[in-house]
Amino acid sequence: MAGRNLVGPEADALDLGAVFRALADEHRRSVMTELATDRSDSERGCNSFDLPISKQTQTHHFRVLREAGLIDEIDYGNRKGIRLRRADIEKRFPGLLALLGAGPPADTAPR
Amino acid sequence: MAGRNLVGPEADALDLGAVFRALADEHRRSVMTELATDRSDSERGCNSFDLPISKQTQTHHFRVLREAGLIDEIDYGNRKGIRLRRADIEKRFPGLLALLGAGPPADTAPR
DNA sequence: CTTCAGGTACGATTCAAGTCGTACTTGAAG
DNA sequence: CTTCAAGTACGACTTGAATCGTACCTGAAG
Repeated sequence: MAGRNLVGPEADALDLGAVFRALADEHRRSVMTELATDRSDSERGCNSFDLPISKQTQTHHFRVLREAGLIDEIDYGNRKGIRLRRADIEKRFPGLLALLGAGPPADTAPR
Repeated sequence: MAGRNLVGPEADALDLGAVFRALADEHRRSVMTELATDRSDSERGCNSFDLPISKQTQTHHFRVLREAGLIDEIDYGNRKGIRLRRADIEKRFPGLLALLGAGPPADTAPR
């Protein structure tokens, strides 16, 4: 009932390489962009992201994000909560989350 | 002698995914960290980075950085110049270059 | 001209990562 | 209890990326 928090690295131990590798994937980046844009930082269900991939693959992606130190995963047994580690990320890599809002390249670019 | 500038994407067309993929590699990130730390932004020879990999692989990495829009490559035929696209990067992804200076995790224990 | 070092092109190899199928676990609701 | 949905574990497959060997190109210096 309580929910056990699956462990990730400490705030000071966040590795820039692992973070960039985590954000290099399109699906993981879309999750992080959603989390970074929502300033309430409330806990979310991990099926609230509408990812076009199987649940096994979603499990994989959320684990990568957790092991990179970007999110917390709260295990309730038959469901799971996701929460952005905003404070830790901002402390170690200030401005990183703001980059996720930079969005896609300017469409129909006037060349 | 003039040196032909190999083309990369326009400043507004920089893609965050391509940038993160480029920075996910340790060797490419070390090059970018060196470039970002040197505020003179002078043109550098591409063998001035002391990378522990073959020259064919170096060619590959510099191309990835150029195609991601992070550097310019100036082709002199039998040598090549590298220059950081600081202004374009700062315009599209402000604060990104500063993150490269965040360095490794705090203590001396990588992972 | 020839030589030589820096760089590229192409292919082959190796390895990591994304993906999913099958089977199992967990907790809640009947 | 049984059923069911959510999630995980494990393995297999596939794709892409990093690496290097061989061969070729380029420009400068003899």
